[in-house]
Amino acid sequence: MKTLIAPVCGETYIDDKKVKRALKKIPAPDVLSNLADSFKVLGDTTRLKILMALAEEELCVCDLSALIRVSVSAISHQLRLLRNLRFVKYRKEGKMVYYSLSDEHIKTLIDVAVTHEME
Amino acid sequence: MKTLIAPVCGETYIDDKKVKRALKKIPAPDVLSNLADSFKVLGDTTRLKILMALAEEELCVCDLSALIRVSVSAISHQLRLLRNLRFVKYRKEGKMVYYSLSDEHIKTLIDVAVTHEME
DNA sequence: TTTACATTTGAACATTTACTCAAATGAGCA
DNA sequence: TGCTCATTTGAGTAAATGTTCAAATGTAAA
Repeated sequence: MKTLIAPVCGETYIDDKKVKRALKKIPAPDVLSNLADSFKVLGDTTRLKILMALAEEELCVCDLSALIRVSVSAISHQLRLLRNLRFVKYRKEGKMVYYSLSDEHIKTLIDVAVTHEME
Repeated sequence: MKTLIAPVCGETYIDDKKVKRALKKIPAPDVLSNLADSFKVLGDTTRLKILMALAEEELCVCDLSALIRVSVSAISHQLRLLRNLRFVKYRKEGKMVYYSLSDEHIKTLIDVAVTHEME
């Protein structure tokens, strides 16, 4: 069965089943948008370094700054992003703020991507 | 054992073991860069839609354009990116070019992220 | 209180990015 | 050959992004 939807490849009709099958795989806009934001956060080497360092153990902002060799300010800006998306959690101890991964899924995500890279 | 590396949190010394543990988790610059590029590619809703549609079945450029409701040119630009990073492969048939996922890892990556989103 | 220091924040800036538009390929067909 | 159509490509543009700098918090100690 064919339904008019949009001009596709010279035909004016799209195969209804084909479209529905493909469309069914695409989630609602807000879900999709959150998903993209999660990947976006992982798509920067500074943030990847932060997450990978935190995968080992909790670290404070200036530890991360020294480790990754990026200014404290830059690290802090990135940590805010990571906090907002719940990739990291933090713990205050006097003047210091210790960050750690909030979720094991993050390690898994990175591991899968590393595997994809290696193959 | 402590070694001078950089001024950290008022101290002029970093705990050698702590630094080494964390640094060991961070891969070489080129590996890290490729990893970030892979995530970057997933960090855009248009590309996510393309990949999710292709997860169902192979589609041509204008199928994708009609499905996702983005211009053929925009889709083609994104497909080039996805091709370069080997996220999709293609097959020519006359004037048409049919795209499909090149790798099962991509589905896995998206699935893990969806799970992370849902929780 | 004052001082010192770890962290956060906002503005400015340069770079990157995703789209549009127009033109160029490239394959099938008259 | 010439024409049509699917796709690709390059230039241009507006928006998003990552960093730096300077100033603001907030906490501990003198």
